[in-house]
Amino acid sequence: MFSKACEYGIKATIYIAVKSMRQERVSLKEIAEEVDSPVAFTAKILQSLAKSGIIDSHKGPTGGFQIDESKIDTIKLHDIVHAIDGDKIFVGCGLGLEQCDASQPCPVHDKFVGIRDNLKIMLENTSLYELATGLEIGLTHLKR
Amino acid sequence: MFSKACEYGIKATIYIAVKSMRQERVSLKEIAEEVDSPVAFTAKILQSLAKSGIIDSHKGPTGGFQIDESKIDTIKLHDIVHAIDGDKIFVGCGLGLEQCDASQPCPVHDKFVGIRDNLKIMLENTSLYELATGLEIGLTHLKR
DNA sequence: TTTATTTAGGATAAATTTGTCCGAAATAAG
DNA sequence: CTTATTTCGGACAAATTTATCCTAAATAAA
Ligand code: FES
Ligand code: FES
Repeated sequence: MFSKACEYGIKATIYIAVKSMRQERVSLKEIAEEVDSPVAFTAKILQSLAKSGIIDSHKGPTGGFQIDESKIDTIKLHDIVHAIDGDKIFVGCGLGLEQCDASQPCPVHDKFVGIRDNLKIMLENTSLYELATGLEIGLTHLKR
Repeated sequence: MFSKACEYGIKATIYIAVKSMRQERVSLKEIAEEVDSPVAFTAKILQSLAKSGIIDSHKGPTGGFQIDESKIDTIKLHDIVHAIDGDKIFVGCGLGLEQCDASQPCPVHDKFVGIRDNLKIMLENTSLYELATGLEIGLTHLKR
C-alpha cells in the first residue's frame, strides 16, 4: 500500500508531533529507535519531510526535529503520504494503465475508484493531532 | 497498491477469460500484446497462475492458455491477487508493524482496517465473469 | 575560539522487483 | 520419426527501492 519510506515517515512524524506538543525537540537517533526504523534511511526521509515543510529541523547540540505546534492540527495524513509517495495512489489506475480515465476505463475502474477515493478521504480527514494523541495516551503503538 | 506482476496477471486472466468463453485458447504472445506487458515476464506470471490452478496451460502447437469455463464465474479478483501478491494487502498493518492486531494497534489501525476490509470485500465480490463481460462488450479496456 | 553534537547531502551498497535470454520438455501435425 | 510450435524453468540482467557510510556544514556551549 504505502512504501517503506512512507511507513517510516508517518511513524516518525507522529512521534515528533507527540514530543512537539510537549515543546520538546527530538533527535534522529531517538526517532529511529522509537519508530523501529534504520537510522540513516530515516534521516533521508526526515530530510525530505523538512524540505516539504511538514517538519522543522535544527542542527547542532540541542538540535533535532520538531513540528510547529500550530500545524499539528492542520497537517493531515494525506500531506505526509503525498510528500513521500506522491499522488499515484490517489489518482493512478488500479491495473497500471497510464491514465485512469472514466471515459476509457480499465476493467476494475468502477469498483477501484470507490476504494481509492475512500482511502483519500480517510487520509484527508485524519489529522496528525489525533494520531499523536492516540499514541500519547497509550492507545496506539509505533512498534510491537 | 498491486505489484506490476499482479496488474499484468489480472489483465492477462481477464483476457484469457474472454477468449475461453468463446472456447478459444490464447498464446502467450497474443496475451502480452493485448495486455501491453513484457512477454517473458508475463510468461512467469502465467506459469505461476497455472500452478495456482487459476488458468490451464498447454504446450505445443495449438497450445496456449485457457480457463475452465465453469470456473470463470467462481474465480474472483481476490483469488488472482492472493495468488500473485499473497495476503499482505489483506491482513498487513498499514504502517508495516509485524502484525496487525487490534489489541496492540498502530496509530492508523482503526481507520486503515476499514479501507483494507472494503478492498477485500470488493475483490471477493468481483468475479472474473463480470470483468470479462465488460471487456468483451467494449465497455472496458486493457490498454490505452 | 575550540570542541562536541547534530542534521545535510553525496556516494555507494544491498535487497527486491521487474524484465530478458535461452535451452529443455511437451505435443500437434506432416 | 521428424519438425515446428508453444510453454517450462533456470540463469542472468536491469531498474527501483531500501539501506549504509562518510564528510561537510551548522550551531550550542565551554
Ligand atoms: S482506469 Fe483503471 S482504475 Fe481507472
Ligand atoms: S496495527 Fe497497523 S493497521 Fe492494524
